[in-house]
Amino acid sequence: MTAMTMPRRRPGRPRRDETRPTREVVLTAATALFAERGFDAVGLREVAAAAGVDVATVAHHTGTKAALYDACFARVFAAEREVLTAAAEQARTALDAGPDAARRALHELVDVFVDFLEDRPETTTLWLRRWLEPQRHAELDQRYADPLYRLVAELLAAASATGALAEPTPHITVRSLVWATHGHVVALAAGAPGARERREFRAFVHRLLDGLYGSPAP
Amino acid sequence: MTAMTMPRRRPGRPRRDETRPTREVVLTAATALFAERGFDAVGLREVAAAAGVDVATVAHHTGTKAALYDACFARVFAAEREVLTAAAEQARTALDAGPDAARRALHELVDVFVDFLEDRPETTTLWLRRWLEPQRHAELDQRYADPLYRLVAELLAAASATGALAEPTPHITVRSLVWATHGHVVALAAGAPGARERREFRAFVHRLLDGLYGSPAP
DNA sequence: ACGATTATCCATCGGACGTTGGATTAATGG
DNA sequence: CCATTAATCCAACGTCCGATGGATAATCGT
Repeated sequence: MTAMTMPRRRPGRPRRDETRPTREVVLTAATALFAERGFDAVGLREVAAAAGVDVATVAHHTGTKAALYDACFARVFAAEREVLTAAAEQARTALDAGPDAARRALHELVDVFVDFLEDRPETTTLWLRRWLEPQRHAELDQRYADPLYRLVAELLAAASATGALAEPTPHITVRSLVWATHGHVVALAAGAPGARERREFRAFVHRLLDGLYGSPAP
Repeated sequence: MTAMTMPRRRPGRPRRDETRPTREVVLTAATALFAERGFDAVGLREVAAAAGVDVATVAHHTGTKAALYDACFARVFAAEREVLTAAAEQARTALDAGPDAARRALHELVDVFVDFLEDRPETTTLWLRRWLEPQRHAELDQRYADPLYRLVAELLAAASATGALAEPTPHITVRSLVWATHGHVVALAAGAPGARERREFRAFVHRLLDGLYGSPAP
């Protein structure tokens, strides 16, 4: 890297870990703890210990405990959104290639979604925890779930351009698919066998998706 | 009631509410609070205030806070189990009446399940909260979920005596159905429209159930 | 009438919590 | 070399929590 792209280090006491920003270290540790035990069961001193810093350092970088919690969610959800929107853009381009391509893209999108949640179970845990806060639910749906649902509806419409959909409630079906996936991830985290479980669940969600069309994929 | 059926009152200071046992009052109040905000976010003084008693009275009747939590779960799950086993017994009798009757009984069982969760949303909330405790998950599945799954598998086997099931993974489908229902209840509690939402979800779960057979009900 | 029993509440204890003020260290910029 | 800035930690504060010992009240058995 050149001096142009590499910004000068700012003054001040050097960080503990020069390779990773302290804030990232703290957020990573806090995310794991919050995902495992929830907001109230995790103490700031515990987060600090897991991150290898003092509790005051945590406060210095993330403010209050609630702000730290929000930051953890924002980071996890941003990763999810990034993956999904990337897959969505690819799916959008498939819309021009006709109904069959759009339908395949929809299956691909579902695969990406399940892959992501299986790889990062803390995403599911945090989703569920926040879903259990009634006042947050509407905001969550609006910011994350609804765009996904709208995209799926769009893909569905394009994919079914040749005929009416068999399923009259795609919104409910998609939401149920999302919850089913969360249940699958929770079961995996609780110690389900693994490989076979994943294969069978994958078959299930694709069949569920096919249910939207009333017939298996061509 | 006669003196035979009505047990004599035992000695001691009289209860505040002679109509309802104090323990029941406390458990009701605690269940509502735990379901809404979770174990750690609820204080014993808060539970005591909601029940109209002192915090020491709560301890006197339910012991530690963890024991109170367990008692709340036990009560809610007992109600769920009672309703489901009653519906299950009715379904078992349908087994003798042939595959079609068993299949109808399966749909009836699903209706009872969804009815129950819609009527008592705190059941869903408590399930989800406890599902998020990894160490509890296996015990929960063993005590509550697995018997239900086994029953459904039994009904399925009887119902499909005339031919092979289209769905090779009934266990996963049933679990997904359960999670989808929990998602539905959470969405309802978060302020979804209501009547139409319920009707459409009902249609969805029955179609999902039909997916186990590969064809709609006769 | 009286001891035994049960239910209830008051007061309090030790500890953990989130938060904050301020000292310390180490780098930069001039 | 020195003022500035940033990062870190230590110590402490006030608060709330779960748990408990003990006093009091009210009913029963005798």
